[in-house]
Amino acid sequence: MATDTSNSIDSNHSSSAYERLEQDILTGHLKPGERLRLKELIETYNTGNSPMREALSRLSARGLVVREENRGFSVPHASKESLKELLKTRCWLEEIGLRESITAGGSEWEEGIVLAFHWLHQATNSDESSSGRKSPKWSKYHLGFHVALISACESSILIDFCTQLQGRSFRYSNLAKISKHAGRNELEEHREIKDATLNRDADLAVSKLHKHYTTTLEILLASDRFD
Amino acid sequence: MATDTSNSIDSNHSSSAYERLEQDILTGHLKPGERLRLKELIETYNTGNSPMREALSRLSARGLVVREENRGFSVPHASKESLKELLKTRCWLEEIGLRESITAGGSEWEEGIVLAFHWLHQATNSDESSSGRKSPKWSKYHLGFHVALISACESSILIDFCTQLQGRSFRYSNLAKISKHAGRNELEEHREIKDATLNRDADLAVSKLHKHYTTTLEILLASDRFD
DNA sequence: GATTAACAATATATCGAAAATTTTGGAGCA
DNA sequence: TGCTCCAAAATTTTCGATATATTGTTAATC
Repeated sequence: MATDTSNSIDSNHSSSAYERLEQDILTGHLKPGERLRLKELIETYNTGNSPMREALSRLSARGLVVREENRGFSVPHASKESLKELLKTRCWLEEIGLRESITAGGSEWEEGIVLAFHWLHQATNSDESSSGRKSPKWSKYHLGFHVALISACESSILIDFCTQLQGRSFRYSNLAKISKHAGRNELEEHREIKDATLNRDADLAVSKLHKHYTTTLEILLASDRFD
Repeated sequence: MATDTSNSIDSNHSSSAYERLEQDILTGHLKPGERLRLKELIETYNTGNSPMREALSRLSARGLVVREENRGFSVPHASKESLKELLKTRCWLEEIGLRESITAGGSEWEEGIVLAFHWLHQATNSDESSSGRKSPKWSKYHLGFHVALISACESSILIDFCTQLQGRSFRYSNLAKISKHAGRNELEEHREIKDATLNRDADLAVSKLHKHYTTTLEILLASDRFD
């Protein structure tokens, strides 16, 4: 008769703690450098010692939590330098994924992109009509779109790496607390990437993708919220 | 007065179990698909429930162990398909790392390569004079050499990813159980990569590096030990 | 004979407390 | 004031036991 306060699909405590803690770090609810004391986490996430430590261990292995031997865990620091490194690496990896997909992708891949863009489009509209903020739904579809682009690269490893990096980028976006930037039409940027990709114009698609991330980087750096 | 049977540097059980289990998987001592029963692992690695589960959790987050909810852990399967994917991805990522390093690397980076090659050379000689097998020492220097090549790419993320992939490749080498292949002069391959790199001839260096991995792939596939 | 229900056996996941380690704070001293 | 040393407090890490889930076996039913 365990009182499951979460609505998580996962059966066990460890996975649900993993997902909830991951969210709180990515959304910026937990601040960079903040110590993650076991006792507090246990209270927050309504679970026990072991599952919580397991969740922390898993997250630390993926770079979303910092582990210090016998000194516990903490949220990774955020700095301009590591943001630059992050987006640079993302450009490199997603360029490969995109080029490979454009070469190898079939109709299934194309359909995936069309649909992913459709949902991103919908989410963008509904966000604009309500708040000016980016909704969790939008984030989900944004992630989905970028994954769809590279999904035909025939390397699940690369896709996994790119997904990890998207998560970390997402954290920086949230930490910067800028949702809608004056003069930026993100949907249009995505559309251009989509169109170039579906036209199988690899060079153009990559160039649009790089520009997309360069713009993101500049806006985030300008927010001046990191060391 | 804990009886520390290992000579590990790490202080706590979790990390020592992590490293030892990682080794046993990478060296192929634990076979693909093999179930990792907690009770047995605890006996093998002389530790308790919690540290062992933590080690497993960490390894699963890095793809070196497969986790199935409420069904425990196991060693990842090995197949020709995933080997191909692995080496393909390695080529992609290390090409980036190498090109970036050739562009950005300074004298420190060059020295690192010279030294890494020197030690690999030494280890190769001492291996040949004794057994025909590859020693743990050789593996260590081999890893070191390939990391040295990309170490000036200015992305610790990329280096980490490449290191992970090297680990997985190493496992396949060990599973294939081929140490010295007739007609292959691995040291010479490494020397060519090194020379092209130090001459800052990116295209040649990359081409030699790709050939190096293509050769490895062919030999491993020919061993016919995977599904 | 095949299918399934109930039960026993096995293994995983979690809990609560003990043990070990690090951090904190203050007393004593130069 | 600044420093070292020591004990108390806080925190992390580990252990042993319990709860929960899965797997395998047997018996009952059609």
